[in-house]
Amino acid sequence: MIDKTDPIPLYVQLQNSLIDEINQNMQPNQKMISEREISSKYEVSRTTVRLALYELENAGYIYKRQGKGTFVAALNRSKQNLSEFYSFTEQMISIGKQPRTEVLVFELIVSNQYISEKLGIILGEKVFRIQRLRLANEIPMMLEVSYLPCDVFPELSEKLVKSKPLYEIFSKDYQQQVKVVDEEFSVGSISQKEAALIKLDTGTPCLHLKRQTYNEENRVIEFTSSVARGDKFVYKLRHVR
Amino acid sequence: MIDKTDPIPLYVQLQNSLIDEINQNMQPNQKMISEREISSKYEVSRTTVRLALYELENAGYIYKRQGKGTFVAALNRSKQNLSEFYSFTEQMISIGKQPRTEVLVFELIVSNQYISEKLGIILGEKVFRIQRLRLANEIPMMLEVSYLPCDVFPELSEKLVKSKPLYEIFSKDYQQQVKVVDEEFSVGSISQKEAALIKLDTGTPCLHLKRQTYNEENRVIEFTSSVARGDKFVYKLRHVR
DNA sequence: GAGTGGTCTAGACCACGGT
DNA sequence: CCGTGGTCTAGACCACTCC
Repeated sequence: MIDKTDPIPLYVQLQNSLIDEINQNMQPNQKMISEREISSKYEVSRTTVRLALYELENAGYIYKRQGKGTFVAALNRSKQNLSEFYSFTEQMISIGKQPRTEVLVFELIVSNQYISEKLGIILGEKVFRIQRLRLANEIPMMLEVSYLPCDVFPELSEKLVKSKPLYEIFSKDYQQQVKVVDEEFSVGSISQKEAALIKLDTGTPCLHLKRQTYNEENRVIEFTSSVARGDKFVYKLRHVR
Repeated sequence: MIDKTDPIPLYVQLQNSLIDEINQNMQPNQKMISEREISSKYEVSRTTVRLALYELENAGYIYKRQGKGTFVAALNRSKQNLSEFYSFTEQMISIGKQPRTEVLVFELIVSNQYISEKLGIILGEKVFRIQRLRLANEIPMMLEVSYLPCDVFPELSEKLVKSKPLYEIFSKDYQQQVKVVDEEFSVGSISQKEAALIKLDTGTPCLHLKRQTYNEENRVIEFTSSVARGDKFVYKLRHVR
């Protein structure tokens, strides 16, 4: 059940056990066994139990009531797998559409006033500019232009960008953990240049989205401006406190 | 500095001390004193120090690096006060506009198929229906219709709804803590009925927003559908992991 | 090797909810 | 009153970073 020689921390093993238990044998709002019972059942200290529960509570699996006990939360499990941050790829899959991304432009440019402000860098510093077209079932849905500070992503290549989602590159290739995302939604019309790429008429109402992504040191590691077609695109997101 | 006879938990007192220290004397990315030093300086156990730091880390004040130390995060302090969830009132104030809310309709109705699905209740259960017009500097910006399950909010009155923001009523009058919010953005055009209320022409592009708010037991306690004028409205939000 | 954060223990007392 | 979660202690060993 719990292996004390395993290099995986006990509280993580315990979390996994408890999540399995909840998913397989428990109902929403059902009372769980007490911290002291978990402690003796798994032969770990109550401190370790509490550490495990603390994170399960944050993740929305359980809630606690002082003097009463710990209870299974009732989150819709099918939605629970959706990440808290937005992912075009994940969302399209979740509504049964086949997502595809075309990298239209990958270039190294010198930042202008606007970009340097958005990225919090000095005017003139080099940035990667990546323009991508995102399609669902081969229908163009969204046009994105992303700017990434060059010094945070040395050796970034077009090949890498084409190989996997940006968020995966952040975490796996550059150890950049996303801590904060600021987003801005507005309604706008589409420019002529954009209209051609996304195959719509100029002036069609569309959804504008701007996003700044911060790492743990709170540097902006990405600024993206997107235009999505207003007639077919719904942006869904979930906040968890 | 820390008062062990104070009923406020030590780790909370410690958090407050550390936040003051950070705000007054420290710079972003500056290294803080080690956990063991905090422990001896404030005469509390290292476990207590770690509990205090754990929450400061979640709140975005600090970040840690194993083997290196704990560092002050660099979040833009002016933005840090913005709540993670959206508030029309707060956002309007933050951009220097005077917000006002008019409650147009307050009624108790029987839920239809759509509303009962959105609220996760049985068809026909009673719900409050609240229609509000939101203005900034007396210009109509957004029209909101909210549905609240009657049994979660007994004795809810029009007077109370007019007196303060809904989120405040949830937490202060009904002890409903918001745990999860699902939102959906899309572009749409405005209906004739809505157009009259928000003083726009029928068919003007606008931003549609639907929101479900969940409490700690993961019951839906609010479903709101909003229409915001597309030409003047920007929806900003921040996610914190 | 010294210092840091990460994990873990065994045990204590308190505050709250229900019997 | 008892059982629950909430707070707190003193101390141990590990893993990582840097000199």
